[in-house]
Amino acid sequence: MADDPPGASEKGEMAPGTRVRLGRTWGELPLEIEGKTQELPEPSALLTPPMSSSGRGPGAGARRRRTRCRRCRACVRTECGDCHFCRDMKKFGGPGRMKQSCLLRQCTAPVLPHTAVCLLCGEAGKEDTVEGEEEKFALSLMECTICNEIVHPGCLKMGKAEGVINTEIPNCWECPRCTQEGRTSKDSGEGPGRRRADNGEEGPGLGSGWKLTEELPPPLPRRKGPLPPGAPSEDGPGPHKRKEREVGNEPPTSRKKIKGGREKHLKKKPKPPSASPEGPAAPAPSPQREKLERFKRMCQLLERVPDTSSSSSDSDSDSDSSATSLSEDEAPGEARNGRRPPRGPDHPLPRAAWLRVFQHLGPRELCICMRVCRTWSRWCYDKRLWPRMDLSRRKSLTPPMLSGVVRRQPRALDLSWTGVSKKQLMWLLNRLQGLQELVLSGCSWLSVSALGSAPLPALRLLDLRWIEDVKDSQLRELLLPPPDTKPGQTESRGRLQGVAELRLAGLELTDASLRLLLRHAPQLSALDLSHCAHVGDPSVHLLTAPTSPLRETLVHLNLAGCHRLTDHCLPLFRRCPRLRRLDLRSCRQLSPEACARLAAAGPPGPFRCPEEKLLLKDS
DNA sequence: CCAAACGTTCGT
DNA sequence: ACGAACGTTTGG
Repeated sequence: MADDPPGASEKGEMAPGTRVRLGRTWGELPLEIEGKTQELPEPSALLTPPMSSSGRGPGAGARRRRTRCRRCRACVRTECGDCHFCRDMKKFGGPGRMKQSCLLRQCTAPVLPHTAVCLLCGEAGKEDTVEGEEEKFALSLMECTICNEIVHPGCLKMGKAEGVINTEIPNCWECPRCTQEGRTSKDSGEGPGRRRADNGEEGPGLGSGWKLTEELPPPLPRRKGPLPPGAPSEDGPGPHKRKEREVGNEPPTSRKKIKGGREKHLKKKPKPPSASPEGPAAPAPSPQREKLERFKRMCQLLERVPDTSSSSSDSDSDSDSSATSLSEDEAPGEARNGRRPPRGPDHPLPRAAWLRVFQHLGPRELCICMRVCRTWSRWCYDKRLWPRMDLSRRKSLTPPMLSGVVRRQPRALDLSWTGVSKKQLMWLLNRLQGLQELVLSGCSWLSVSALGSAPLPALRLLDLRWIEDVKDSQLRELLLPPPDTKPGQTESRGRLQGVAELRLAGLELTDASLRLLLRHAPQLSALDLSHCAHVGDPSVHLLTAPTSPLRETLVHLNLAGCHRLTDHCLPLFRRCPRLRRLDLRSCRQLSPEACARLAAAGPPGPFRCPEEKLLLKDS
């Protein structure tokens, strides 16, 4: 029974009685430690935090939780009511199991709880009792991201040693001791911080001095925090540790205990040594937390985009917000994290007005706009803003990208030279019924074959250039009507029946394919057969024959690089009354003279402006 | 005392 | 590796 009933029932009140109850005042720890069991806990043990549940305790200082600064913009705002965590909240109709803060309300400068006190003197922060930055710093409480100890820098006796201040989080640093010992958030664990190392070797040359900014929450800290750099001081003297849990007759809270995963916690911090002796040291957050943090941070960054000038002035890493382009992995905007427009549903300008503005923007800019607020995000999905989308050359297409495309319903989609899979293409085409132009050049036939069973009602242009292994039989697959068509209507209509432009350059097609084209793609006005090695004079005969529907419809014909063409085929092009552009470049067997004659054909012939329309020579 | 939410563990 | 779940902590 323990595990299911979501939260509701038991509160956290099992704690009393049993285990350590250092609860809130870290200062008095020693005294409160569950007396009965412990006599005189070794110093380091005293520091062990109360939280039994999570085995937090690195020997020396267990990590303390931080609390909201209550002042940053995130803290001040209201819950979005729409994010993952908000939706879980009871107030928003959720089950209330996750108990997490609204993603948009993630404090950017989490502070130490008011109950925090100096490990050495037992007093709270007293920076406000003095003037001067150095004095304030000396009397402020600083929490080490490595050993987790909280002390007044002034209480430390370490000579000139300096700690490395983390400027991103209030009251956070890598204390002098850890710094001198060369510990990193990673290796910290061992040895309870107790051992005061007398420094021995190389002192890291910490380049950064500290700069105190106590009174104001740092501009834009991210929370990363003092976290858990692990410091499992399990070893030696650490008396109990994980044990604590078991010792006190732990109310078998929930399932977890049973499993007895006791050693697990010990190894939780796989963090690369960020021991760089300078810079705002990077605290080592627990891996999982780190993920969440990163995500939350991203949310905040995005949220800040709109008013960069006003608030947080820092030079933070906002830059990434602009690095995205349309095809960015993730469809920007609400899809991921619901964000409510800062100004609510009523924007100063109506949607229509904004759309006119948005229409002047390119994909990249639009993506940035979409991150401004939820409303803009929604508006920017308007398909009028995305007449064409270009995902070409993307090695891999991710689900977010695909759904991003579908949401925008482009008329033209370029997937050339991408690794799009058949499944993905199917998925897309089934959802892009309004698609008019599809570019798949350079993709694999394996994927492109999806066209064989996709509905392409509005398709007007299809680009299949340079797809390997496409021969007559493959093209046939695309051109012929689906075998299982209903007896009734459209029986004979192929999928490309209405296509006006077909690009088949570089394919190994023979006249057999051309015959299929005449029959199943009779409305072509533009046909690209360039570099199709098998296309020769007979092919031109087919295309221009009296029975060919294309003879009347072709306006653009590209036969560049079709080496088999000879001068004999040239006169045939005059049969096409609408032909306005013919590309015969790189057709080695064609003689300049014959081409010139065709070009000079004059008014009766197809080419009114030979110089521009008839491309004969490479140049 | 309680709502909020932090940080860890569990299940997938 | 993630996301869900949850005991515990916090401030009011």
